[in-house]
Amino acid sequence: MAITDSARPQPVGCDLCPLHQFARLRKLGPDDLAFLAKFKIGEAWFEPGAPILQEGTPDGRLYTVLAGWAYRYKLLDDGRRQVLNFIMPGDLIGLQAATMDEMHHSVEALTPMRLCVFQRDRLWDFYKSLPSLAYDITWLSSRSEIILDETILTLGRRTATERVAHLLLHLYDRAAGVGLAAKDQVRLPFTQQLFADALGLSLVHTNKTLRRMHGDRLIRWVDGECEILDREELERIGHYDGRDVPPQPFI
Amino acid sequence: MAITDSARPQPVGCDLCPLHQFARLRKLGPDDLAFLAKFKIGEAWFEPGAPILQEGTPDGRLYTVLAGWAYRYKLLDDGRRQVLNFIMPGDLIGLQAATMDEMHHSVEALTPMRLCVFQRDRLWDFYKSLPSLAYDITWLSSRSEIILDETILTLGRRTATERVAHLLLHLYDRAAGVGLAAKDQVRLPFTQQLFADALGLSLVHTNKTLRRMHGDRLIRWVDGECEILDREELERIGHYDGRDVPPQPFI
DNA sequence: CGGGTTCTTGACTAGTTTCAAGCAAAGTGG
DNA sequence: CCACTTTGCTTGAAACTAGTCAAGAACCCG
Repeated sequence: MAITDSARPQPVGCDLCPLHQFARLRKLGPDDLAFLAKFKIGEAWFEPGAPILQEGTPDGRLYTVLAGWAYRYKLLDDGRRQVLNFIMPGDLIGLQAATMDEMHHSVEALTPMRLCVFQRDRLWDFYKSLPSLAYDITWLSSRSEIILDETILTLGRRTATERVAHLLLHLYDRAAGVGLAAKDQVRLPFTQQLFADALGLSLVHTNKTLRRMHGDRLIRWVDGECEILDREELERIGHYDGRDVPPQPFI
Repeated sequence: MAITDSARPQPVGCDLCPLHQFARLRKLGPDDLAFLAKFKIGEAWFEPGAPILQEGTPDGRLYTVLAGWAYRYKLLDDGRRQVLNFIMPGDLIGLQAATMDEMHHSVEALTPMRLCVFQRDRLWDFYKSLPSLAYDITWLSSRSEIILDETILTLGRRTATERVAHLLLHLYDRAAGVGLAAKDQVRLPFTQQLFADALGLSLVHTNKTLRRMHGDRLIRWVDGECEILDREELERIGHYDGRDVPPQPFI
């Protein structure tokens, strides 16, 4: 599943971690970095469409995303798919398998991905030696809970238009937080089908909703490039509260 | 909001914690207990309907539920409500406010509740002194993530009947895990309105679905007492997988 | 006994899904 | 380099699920 070796950047020491450039991410002290460097066992690359983790397997690798987008999802046995959330640089993947016995969801790459690989069975050492980073993991879990809660509210109580408005702003803000959005514009590396599966709507209805919002000059989504035309109105429609996604520490 | 002092059981030492009786909960060692006892600053009681935590406040108390049910929810500004999940004995309340600056959801009691109160600002000490319990907190977060993920799948992709079947089995199994369910029977301490708000459905449609399932001899829900009449069929309808909720450690 | 919940049911409406079909763009293979 | 296929986007129409409105029954509480 990993891509060919050609053209890969070399793995870097944690002191040169590419995540450091993002202001929204918390800074690490030298002690943390030194320990982390020992905890890191390498890097992994995945191509778009590659399964990174799969539901039902005990596969317990633990990653931090250095670059690229992925999505976390679950399937019903008749094939219905629900996207749980989107994964961007700085996010942790696989903590569940590291603590529980097996994965309860799957993860698939949306773009070429570069991941930092940690040694899962040393997670426990990690907690003993570096309580500050253990605390950061708790922090990341809380942040992710906030996002999941918001998604539950969306799927349970927001209408189609509200869902689209909310999710687009959410994605834009998160992408902007890790330098992946230009002014009022994000590249969304997925199809409308996947977007529909994240909104809990059918593809057809999602498309019609997007077209209508396009007609209303709220957004412009062409060729995977999405532009926020009227942010204020979108926030109103989607009951969006920017407070939702605080900046994050990372591991 | 706390109830009167009369008829309250006395606060107990952690070695006598009532949660110990539940086999599904992990056992704690003597070191853990000794530290916890110092971390615990008392107990709190709430009556049904009492707000335990409120969205938007920095109120950062940290509780473990010793007895009683509650629910976690969010509101849209026009009043639409979505229940995020149900809270039962052994669950942690308020971790989010302990790590983030403010709450992003609210919690309200459904039954009389008895809570163990921890000193929030010592959470960090906690991580330093007792990595094994810090690890347990991570474990609890993962478990709760599994439940939230399943809820997202439910709200996004399950039909009304599937939702009811799934949620009832989920509640039954969790309640049974902490000794709150008799054979095929649970007391559900809430109205159909709240149940509807957990399912992401309207009250009327929820009621009609329940009546139909009653007619089909799948369940019997009378006066807040719910009986599982045909578990096998409910599992099939709700695409329910008991694997979803593993036993838990507690703090 | 009145007033307030909660549950229940019927009739109607609206939002969303399903079905179907066309089109454009990108990839495939001879 | 050009059919041919595949994938993703778009649109209209029909079917259906779930929501809204309304009203009555049962129950509890003061």
